[in-house]
Amino acid sequence: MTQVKSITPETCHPMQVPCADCPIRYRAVCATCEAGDLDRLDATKYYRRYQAGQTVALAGERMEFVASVVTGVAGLSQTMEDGRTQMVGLLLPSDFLGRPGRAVSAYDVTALSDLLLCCFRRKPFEDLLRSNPRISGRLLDMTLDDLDAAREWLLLLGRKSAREKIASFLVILARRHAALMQAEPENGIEIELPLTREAMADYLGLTLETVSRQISALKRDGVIRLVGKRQVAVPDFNRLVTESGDDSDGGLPI
Amino acid sequence: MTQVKSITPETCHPMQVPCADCPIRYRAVCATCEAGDLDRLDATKYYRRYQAGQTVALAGERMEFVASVVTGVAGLSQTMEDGRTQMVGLLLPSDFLGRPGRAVSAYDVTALSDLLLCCFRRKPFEDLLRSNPRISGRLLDMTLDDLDAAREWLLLLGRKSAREKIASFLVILARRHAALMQAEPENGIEIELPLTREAMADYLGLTLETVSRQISALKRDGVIRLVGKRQVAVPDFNRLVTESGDDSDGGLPI
DNA sequence: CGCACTATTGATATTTTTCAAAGGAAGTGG
DNA sequence: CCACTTCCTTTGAAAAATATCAATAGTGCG
Repeated sequence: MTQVKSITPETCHPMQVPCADCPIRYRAVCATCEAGDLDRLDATKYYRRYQAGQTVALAGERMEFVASVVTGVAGLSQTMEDGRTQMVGLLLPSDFLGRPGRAVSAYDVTALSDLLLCCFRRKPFEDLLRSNPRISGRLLDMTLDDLDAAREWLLLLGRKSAREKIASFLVILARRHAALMQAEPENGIEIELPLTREAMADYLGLTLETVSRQISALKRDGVIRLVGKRQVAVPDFNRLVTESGDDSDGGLPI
Repeated sequence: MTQVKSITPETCHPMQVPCADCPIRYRAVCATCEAGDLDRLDATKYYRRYQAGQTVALAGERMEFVASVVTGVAGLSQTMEDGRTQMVGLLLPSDFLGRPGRAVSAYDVTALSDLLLCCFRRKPFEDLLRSNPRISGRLLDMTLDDLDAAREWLLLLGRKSAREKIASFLVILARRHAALMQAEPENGIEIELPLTREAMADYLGLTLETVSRQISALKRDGVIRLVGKRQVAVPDFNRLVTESGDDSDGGLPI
């Protein structure tokens, strides 16, 4: 804890990047915008940066903005009275944070890694949503995708074994990373784990010990190799998919 | 039901009910419509009826319509290659079925009880969505609600005990029923279970034996009484909420 | 009445959690 | 530079929860 940690996210505004040069331009809520729309967004957007571990919002508190994740990873989580927690959303670059029309956050939002958000104050964004069908349509589509992803997660939490859960998680990370790179997940791919074992456990509905044990088991069986604690090499991606228990074809064509 | 069983859903068009008299008028995707919108919907809608157990759609198959559930209960479920299944959505009256912009169903859709759908062919409905911000806005709001509900379910599947799962399920059914009646869940309420133990197990990520045992345990402990196999009386609703592990205040004000 | 389906209950097996200890890696201050 | 602290991770042993296998009991219907 030197000086950096005492800087609040509010005071930390990185330089504006023009939307046209944005790394998430073709995946985020602004993906279907045309030049005029982008000008309007450019005028109202601002950046916020969080360090790994920082709280972005607390359940029950007002959140004055909605945002796109530009870089880094954020987690949405719910906590029960006795302290059990479940992560209910993992926001990767291009994902949308916040609910238009409801300023009070339903979840705790945490920066799982260093995080850069492209923010919009609620009011202007909601006005824009009302007036611009390209943006509202895109947001509907993204929300429907989020719902499908949540439903896939229901299957994981309800029916998969601990080993399958770990494998599924790695597959998802690899697929998301590939999608952002506009590529296919390859053999020999290296997957970064932007989460501690504990955060993985919260996401997978397991304990951190079980996560650790199952990662060790996948390593023993040659499904993965560890490159440090936070990076995983996958020699045979199809093998990993098989271990995840999912259809090898990955479901619907998108 | 004598002759009815041989009639396929397609051939079975109940008489049209004017939207203005519809029991789900103020909760469904059409909730925010004005008179002119309703005329347009009235002109294109048609009803379909399914019997308990019938398949509405299969994962991977085209679905030519989207729909609102008018009466009855439908389930969305996913099945793994080895047969494990997880229900990922429970559609109660006023819920929306189908994804605009994607004709291929991602899930198996089953009528869990006798079911009445108010259907719209895809093309006209998608045109309407594009041209009518009241409908598209309402659909976005409903989808965000679905996403919140799915996330609450993630907590249930990931972190709750079998007993808490059963209690939570009963609470949800009671709340949904009360919402449709525009009332609060009361003490002494009777909750209809429109599902077999097996369907409940599929929804809760349990086996049917565990469901049966936990229902018996809740009965033994006086939390519920069984009225027949498919109806449950709740003498003390707060007690049930406590057993569900949720905050007693039920989260956000809506 | 008896069949088919659904639900309950019991005994055992399996999986995952819990409790406990210890091993690394990174940063801090002497 | 090194000892020290802290955080994260791994591993082991025992306990708990739930699944599985198996038998029995209601329920509704032809």
